[in-house]
Amino acid sequence: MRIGEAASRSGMAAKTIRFYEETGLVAPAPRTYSGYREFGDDDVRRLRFIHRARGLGFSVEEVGRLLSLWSDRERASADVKRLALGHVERIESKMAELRSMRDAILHLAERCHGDDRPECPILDGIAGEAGAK
Amino acid sequence: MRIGEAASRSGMAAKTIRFYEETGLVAPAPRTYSGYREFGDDDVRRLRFIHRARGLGFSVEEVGRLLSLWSDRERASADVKRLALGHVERIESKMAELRSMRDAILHLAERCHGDDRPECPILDGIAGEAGAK
DNA sequence: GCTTGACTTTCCAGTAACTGGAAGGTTTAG
DNA sequence: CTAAACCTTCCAGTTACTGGAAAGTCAAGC
Repeated sequence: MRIGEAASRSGMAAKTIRFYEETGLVAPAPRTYSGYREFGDDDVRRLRFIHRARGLGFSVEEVGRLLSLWSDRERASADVKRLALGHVERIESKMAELRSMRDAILHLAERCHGDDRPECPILDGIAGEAGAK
Repeated sequence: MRIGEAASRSGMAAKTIRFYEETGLVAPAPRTYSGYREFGDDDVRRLRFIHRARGLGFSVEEVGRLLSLWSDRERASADVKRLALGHVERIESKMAELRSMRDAILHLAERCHGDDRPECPILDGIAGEAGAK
């Protein structure tokens, strides 16, 4: 099949497939005489794997490692688990960061009337300690 | 004062100040005869505002809008509040996204022995429905 | 007066992961 | 045989900086 079908079967855009080929995440696809890329079912499986892993937030580099673990029948599941849990940790620290941003903003916004007067504790709060409390 | 001091007083890197000037977030600083940028206390206040707003996760573009609201004595606090709460919404949807990624990974990882055997529900789960339950 | 080190300047490149678009070749249905 | 639908490559843009090179400036010390 050609790239369009591989794209729709794997869930990722054709452009993205080319991009992954170019950057080395996947091996270059063989070409037809006229230069079109040719994909098989295994390629689609691999692309779908990539798409799912990306959807779980793994970086492209991590996806590369997952791919090689996936195709290595000797790998230890501990290696996979370590990678996965490391990623979970990064997700959680990102979540904590977002939570503290949100709380800080809500804390300021609570005190803001939100009407057509100019006084605004949000701006005062961002500007400095002066206006905050 | 010169850029280094403005940087340490505002909390942002000198490079970042130049970047913001270049991209128009802040007005170009006046220069000394020899070409050095000159900053005053008001500039530092403005830079600190930017630094804090960025720390709250506002995009540079939103910071630009916050800055003009800040310097507009006629603004309605409702405008500021709307911007802030819109940002909170984006933060929350990002958090939800991260949470669902984390949960999906933990769900897979729970079933993974994490020892030196190759069987791995994490990889199976990413690969497709086949191995997942 | 001169050197040394700390600052500063500009400019270019790289990061992460695509995405959009232009210009042009190929295939296929009708 | 033509027109639509696909495909190709290549370049640029996105977000928000950050690193580094090459070179100019300034203040202090000898």
